[in-house]
Amino acid sequence: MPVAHVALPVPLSRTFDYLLPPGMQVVPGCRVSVPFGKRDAIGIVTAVSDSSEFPMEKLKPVAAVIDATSLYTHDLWRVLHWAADYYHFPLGEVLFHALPVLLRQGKAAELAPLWQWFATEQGRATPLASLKRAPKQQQAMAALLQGKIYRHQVSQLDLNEAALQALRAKGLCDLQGVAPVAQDWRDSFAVVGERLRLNTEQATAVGAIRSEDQQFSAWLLAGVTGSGKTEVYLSVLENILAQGRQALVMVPEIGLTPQTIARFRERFSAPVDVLHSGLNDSERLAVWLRARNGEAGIVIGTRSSLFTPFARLGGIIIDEEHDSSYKQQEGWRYHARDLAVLRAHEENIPIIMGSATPALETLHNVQLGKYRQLTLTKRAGNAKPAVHHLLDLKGMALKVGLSQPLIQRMQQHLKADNQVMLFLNRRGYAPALLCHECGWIAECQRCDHYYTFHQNQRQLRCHHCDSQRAVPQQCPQCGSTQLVSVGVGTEQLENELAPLFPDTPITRIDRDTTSRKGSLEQHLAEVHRGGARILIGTQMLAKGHHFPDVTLVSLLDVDGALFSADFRSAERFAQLYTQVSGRAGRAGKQGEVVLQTHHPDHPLLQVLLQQGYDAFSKQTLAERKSVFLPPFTSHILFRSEDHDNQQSAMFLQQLRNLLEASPLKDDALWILGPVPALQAKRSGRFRWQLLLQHPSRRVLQHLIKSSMPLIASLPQAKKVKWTLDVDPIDN
DNA sequence: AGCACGCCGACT
DNA sequence: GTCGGCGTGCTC
Repeated sequence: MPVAHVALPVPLSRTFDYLLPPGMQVVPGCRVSVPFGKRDAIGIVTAVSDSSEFPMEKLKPVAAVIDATSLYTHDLWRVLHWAADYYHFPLGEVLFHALPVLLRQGKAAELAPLWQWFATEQGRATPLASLKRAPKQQQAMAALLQGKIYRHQVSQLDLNEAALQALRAKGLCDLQGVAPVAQDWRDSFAVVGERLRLNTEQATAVGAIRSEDQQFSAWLLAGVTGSGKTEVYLSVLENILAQGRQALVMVPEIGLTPQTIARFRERFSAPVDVLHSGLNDSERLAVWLRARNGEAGIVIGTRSSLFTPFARLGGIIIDEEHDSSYKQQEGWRYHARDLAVLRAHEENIPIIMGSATPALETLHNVQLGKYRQLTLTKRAGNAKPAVHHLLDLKGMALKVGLSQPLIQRMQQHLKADNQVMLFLNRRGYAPALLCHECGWIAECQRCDHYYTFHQNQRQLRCHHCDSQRAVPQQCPQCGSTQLVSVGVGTEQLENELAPLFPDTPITRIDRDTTSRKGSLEQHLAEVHRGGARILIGTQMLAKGHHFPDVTLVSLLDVDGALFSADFRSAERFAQLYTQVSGRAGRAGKQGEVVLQTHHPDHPLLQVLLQQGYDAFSKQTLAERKSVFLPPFTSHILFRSEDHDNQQSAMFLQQLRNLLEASPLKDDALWILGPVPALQAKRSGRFRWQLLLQHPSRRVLQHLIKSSMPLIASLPQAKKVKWTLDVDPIDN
């Protein structure tokens, strides 16, 4: 009897085998219902064969087949298998992750019927005049006599559901379900919106991409803010759509605004579907199905839109490719940009990654010749670049981390009825300890790395060699007792800023204040309306948004970025700086950017300010190379948490011993830890981590893959909650 | 992950 | 005397 190999949504990396009863047909990629333990589960068939590693007599039969065909397009199927392997994440969970919730639950992969109101026989026979005492019903009935009305169009026609329900109660009309008819947009495709005239750079970029649009090609579209990347996207999209092919456009979480969507919708007659957080499960399924049927021309969405199946995918665009929201930070920790490149490769189509501040990984891929760079340098219109000021904080009186000159500037800008934006890059950085008088930074003598200041333990810790020391009382350089950790959090800043600026509305935009559905949109609308005068934000506020009334931007914690134990924080800071200084005061008003630092002469800061992001990134890449950091080496990070602060360190130590004893381990493997996580304790759990670094991604992957069964069987492995992060972003 | 079994504390 | 706490083990 044939055997179906089935992947189930459980954290187990193996598949489970089931007998296929006679007459039952399955194909790889279809869903089946199977008995699993004491319950029934939905699984994905990964293969069919006539044998099993498991004793045949113990196999249970497949209970039911849900799909006649695969739910995955060929390219997605390959990408997901590759990803399960690369991220060392169970295949079943990966395959389920890529499906809309309703399909995970076993619902049919077909569009729900559309509901339509129609006039009954009785309704047709009844004179309209008999309804004159109910004008709303009369109006609705009149409309129904003209023709059937889809339920979702009721409000657009200025009718209401209540009136129709009343008519239904009288037997004058009723509802019927109709199967939706697939629309083919291809024959009537047209550019309906106005094309903007491309400048030479834009035209060159479009020409290059178009010349290779029938095969895989990866492009970095590096364009300063306001250089018209979107117009290049639109032009490339036009070409793809005109060939009858579809396109996927990915944007960062914060980039999915009505204005962005409108820009794509207005240009083309082809349908543009949007996957945003406001959709319910059936709407998500509808977009998924429409894309798969070829009915959608363009699908726009955030990270997870990567998994949308397309009938005829012709190209992928990733806007703001450096954005960290493309990295999933829990569960299956994939990077949507990296997987998108792989998908484009599998589909043999072009992919365009756009950014004003490309990720160093991406620039490295350009240097390696894997991606090709197209550059836009010309800013449209009369936008004046913002002027920047470096404020030396040494010895200056500070209030909540704000210096007096900054406070005065803020008052000036607020008085002129403009908005002020304050940035803190709090997320994912390890604070250093610094002397406020002379700028001395606590450094580990052994490794030439900055100590990380652990507030609650009152100690300094080197995240490189894990040496620890007590916090010194005095600065060893100047003797001052004013030793401070760099950085306050956004929340603290918001609270303590209020008394300094009474009667000035303050809005804070960060992960915490925008975690609720739709609250980000609300906050942004508030800012645009001018309700908020001072905006406090993290990196996420900088992206893709222009607030024309913001004329003063300050980056408060430059030192926190420059002297963080997290090697990526300088890159993030440079991106933030470049993005905000490209935007401050765009509507003809002079913008000002103020940077507060104890180290105005820091070489990276000087390069960035004098020569720009391009020079900064080249220099930083060279540095990364010399100290063997990504993208020149590969990282895998193990995290572990427990309740008693014993098990996790023990587990990671066992893990380390295991890896060091592996025959696959070589001298180039470098292991750091176990060390406490940056946030060593969160919601009562103690968190530790172990970082692996190797110059060869292949070797590291091979080592981990071969060690996984041993790792899972370590005695402590069941006592802690552990995860693995391939290519971690915050370590 | 679920869902069982299994062996020890405060309750109708 | 039981209800229920979560440790441990298994799922084709």
